[in-house]
This record gives sequence, structure tokens and C-alpha cells, in this order.
Amino acid sequence: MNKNQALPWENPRFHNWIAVARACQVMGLSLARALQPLDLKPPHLDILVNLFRAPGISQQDLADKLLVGRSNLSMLLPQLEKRGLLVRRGDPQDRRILRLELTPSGTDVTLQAIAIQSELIDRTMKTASTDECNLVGEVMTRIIHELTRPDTVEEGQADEPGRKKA
Amino acid sequence: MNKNQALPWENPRFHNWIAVARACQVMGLSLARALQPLDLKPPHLDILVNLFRAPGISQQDLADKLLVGRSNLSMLLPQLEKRGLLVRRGDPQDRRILRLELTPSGTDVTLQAIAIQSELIDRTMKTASTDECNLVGEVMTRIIHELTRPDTVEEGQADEPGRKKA
DNA sequence: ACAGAATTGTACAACCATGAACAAAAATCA
DNA sequence: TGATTTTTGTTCATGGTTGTACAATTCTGT
Repeated sequence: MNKNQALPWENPRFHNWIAVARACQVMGLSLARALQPLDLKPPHLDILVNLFRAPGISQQDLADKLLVGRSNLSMLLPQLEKRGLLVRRGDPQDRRILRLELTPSGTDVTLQAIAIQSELIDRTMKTASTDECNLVGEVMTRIIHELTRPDTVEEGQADEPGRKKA
Repeated sequence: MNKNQALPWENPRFHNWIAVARACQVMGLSLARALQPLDLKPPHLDILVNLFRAPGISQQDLADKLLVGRSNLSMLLPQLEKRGLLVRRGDPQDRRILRLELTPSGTDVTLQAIAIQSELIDRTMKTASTDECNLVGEVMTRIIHELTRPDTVEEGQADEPGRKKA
């Protein structure tokens, strides 16, 4: 039991990551509250932003970007479509695919939501200098690459988050 | 509409935070996979670790620490109790309170889970130097304080995450 | 002491997310 | 061409999370 560090709380890597995780959690809660007036939740915002930046994307590609399952989108997208925020148009070239696009009203809501999120993030991150901020982003990018390296991810045939890339 | 920054993608604070959020997401997915052999999910680990560090804590205090609702714990704790990982003992001083404690078997599982999590975090954070790592943690701590400042949180009387402190 | 307020944990309905099984369409390959 | 495999999206059962309503207990103020 004592051949390696039994309790990792004095390990800087460990407790510093715990701080990252907690910051994400409180940011998520704050964002959820800030989005309430628009009747949106963070997952909805993720969808809308990706549609804003990549109009015409398919549901599968969107699921890959968001790291969620296709079934998730199959449940959420009809709701947003009924609210008139987006449309799903069949692709004549490949009739399996539904291409997603924001409606004008959806674009409007998306811009409002982005403004809310941006304001929240800006206020929050003002506690760090630009240099610190950039360093944090750089470290996080390295972490993402480390965790998505194909040889450390090796996984099965699931429908769900983190599939093998075509 | 153009009185402020319409699209914040060239804002360093914004896109660097997006990197933080994504890193947390992939870390969460990796942790969930790494915990599968123990038949635990990240929320279970959060509970066990807090019981390990604060034996005898009440459900309410635990919910406050985890930033989840009491009802959440009322659903999860009986499962873990049935698995023999913890016990809920009534407090003779205050008969409303159930005090939580790990069983020996629960302590054993918790130590295994912590080892798994610690290994994952250590491998991941090795992509950053100790100084970078500490700076990240410091920035995150500032962010947490900013987001939990009482005057910016002002909220209602909900049962759920982020209540006013007694 | 006692009435009203506050706190702790539970029960339940609603919603969200996941993974497996499925149908339709396209790609592959003999 | 025709058979097999792959890809895309849906459906459904399961389980996780939230918020509300509630019973039991303790606290507060008079």
C-alpha cells in the first residue's frame, strides 16, 4: 500500500486539476442560471453555437464535435426545431443525412446566448492576466491532445461519445 | 449590435476558457471509462472521496460540498449502502441528521478508485511543468472565488446546487 | 411553554443522457 | 448486378439529475 503515493492530495498535479474540475462545475452552474431568461440550457447552447459556426452540418458530425451520442441529438433537435430555432433539411445527395441550419430567429437567439456566455466568461477570466490566460489555454490544449491520443483511448464499438475517427 | 464585440472567438479570455471546458469534458469521459472496472461513476467517486476525507458528514453538508441537490444524494446513497460501501447512522443529538461513514470495504474501494483517478490525472498533467501546473490551479481558484462571490450569485430558495450559506 | 419558522432527509414526477436494437440508405466488393 | 458491410438517424428501456411537495425534527421569539 505504501509502494506509491497512497494519498495524492499533496501532489500538485492532482489538487490543481481538482481546482480545474471545480471551476468548470461552478461555471456550468452559473452559465445555466444566466441562460434561464432565454429558456436555454448549456447543451442547447453548444448545439446552437456549432450550427452557427458550421451551418449544414449533419447530426453525426455534430455529435462528434460535442462528444455526445447521436441519440442525444435525436432527442434534443426536434425540440429546438419545434421552437423554430433550426431546421433539419434532408440532403438530396445522401438521403441518410439531415443537414442542420439555424433559422433567422435561431440565429438571433444564438447571438443573445453567446453574448450572455461571453460576458460571464469575460467577467470571470478578468481575474487572470492575458498571459496567464493564454498559458492556461495552452496547457488545456495539451491535456486534450494527451487524452484523445488514439493509443490511449482504445475502445469498443459504442454508439456514444469518443468514437474512432473514420 | 456592433456596439460591443459581436463574436468573441478572437477574445483570448473566451476561447481559452472554452479549452478549459473541453479539457474537463474529455477528462470526465476518460475518468468514467477508467472507473468502469470498479463499477463506479464519477459522481460515486466524488461521494466516496468526501466521505473518506470527512467521515461523519451529513447528507446536507455533503450536498453542499458537491454542489448537487439533497434529492440527488437521497437517490444515490441507498445504492452505495446496499453495496456495503458506506453506512448511514442516525445522530442521537439531532435526529434529523444521518451521518455518513465508509465501511472498511468502502474504504478499500475508495483507495483503489483514488489510485485510478490519480494515475489518470498524473499522466495527463505531466504535459505541464510544475510551475505551469501551479499557475493553472491558482487561476482556477481565483475563478471559483469570483463565481461564488455572494453578491454575484443572488438566488432564490431552491433545493438545488448553490444555496445561500447559513 | 408554545406557535411559527427553519432544517434535514425522502418521495415523486419530469426531464436529460446513455447504450442497444432497428430501418433506411449508401458504399464496398466480388 | 447482387450480397455484405458501413453509415445515419430513430426508438426504446434504463438510469441519473433536478425541482417540488412533504413529514419529522429542531430552532426562535414571545
